[in-house]
Amino acid sequence: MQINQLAQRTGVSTRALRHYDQRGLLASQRLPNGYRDFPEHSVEQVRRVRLLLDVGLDLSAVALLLPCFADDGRLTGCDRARERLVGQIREIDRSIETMRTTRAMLADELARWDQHDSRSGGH
Amino acid sequence: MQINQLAQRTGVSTRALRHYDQRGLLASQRLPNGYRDFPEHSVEQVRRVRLLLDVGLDLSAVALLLPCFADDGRLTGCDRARERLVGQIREIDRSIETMRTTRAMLADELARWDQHDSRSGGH
DNA sequence: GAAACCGTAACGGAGCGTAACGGTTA
DNA sequence: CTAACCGTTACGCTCCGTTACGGTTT
Repeated sequence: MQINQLAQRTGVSTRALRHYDQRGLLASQRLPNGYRDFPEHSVEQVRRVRLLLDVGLDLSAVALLLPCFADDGRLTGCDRARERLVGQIREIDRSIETMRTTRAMLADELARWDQHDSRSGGH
Repeated sequence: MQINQLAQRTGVSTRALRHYDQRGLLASQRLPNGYRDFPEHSVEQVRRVRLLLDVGLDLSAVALLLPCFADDGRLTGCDRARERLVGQIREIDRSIETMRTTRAMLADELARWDQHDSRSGGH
């Protein structure tokens, strides 16, 4: 399929897709006219790329991990890749905690603001 | 105090402090030799800047909000600023939800990976 | 020929990290 | 003289958004 369709089916911009493709994350081929031609499983692939990016990895890390999800047999270095993912999960948990704390502090800040506001008569 | 001390007391890099200062968020003065001279309350100020940045605002937004925390009287536009902060809190809540979901999906991905691994004998 | 798609090249941007180069002060 | 600070450019980095320019397909 062409890039536009892949974009629609994944919800990812064509710009991003070209970016991923350029970094070698999408294994696309070219039609005689130079247009990119993506195989069906690119949809799944893109989903995975987004997922990995969303958990905080960067493209180079994603590139290292992707092959490990291949349907055909294992590849070297995937156990370390797994460790990496597990580590990322912990990272996320920490992030969530941090966000909670931050959120709480902001709420406090707002409360104090309101107090000051009422003491000084508000506006 | 000088920039290095402020950095130590806030845990923020001097580079970042200079950045904030340049954007007009820190109200520093200059010593005759050109060195930046920060007042005591800069410590608190920096804390607040970091807090606001951490909740997802960018520096320009922080710049608009900071004056509203001033100890001396109210300023114009602060009610809208407040709305903004409240909105940010909701944003954070959504972010946390998203992270949770993402985390869950990643965990699933890992589980499937493991299944595949054991079915194919692992390595 | 217009509309809709595709391609590459390249600048922009947010928030600093990281030199690189030089004056100041203890 | 040196070590420790401080200052000002200014480029690097990440992940694309956004032109800008041009060919292709319908």
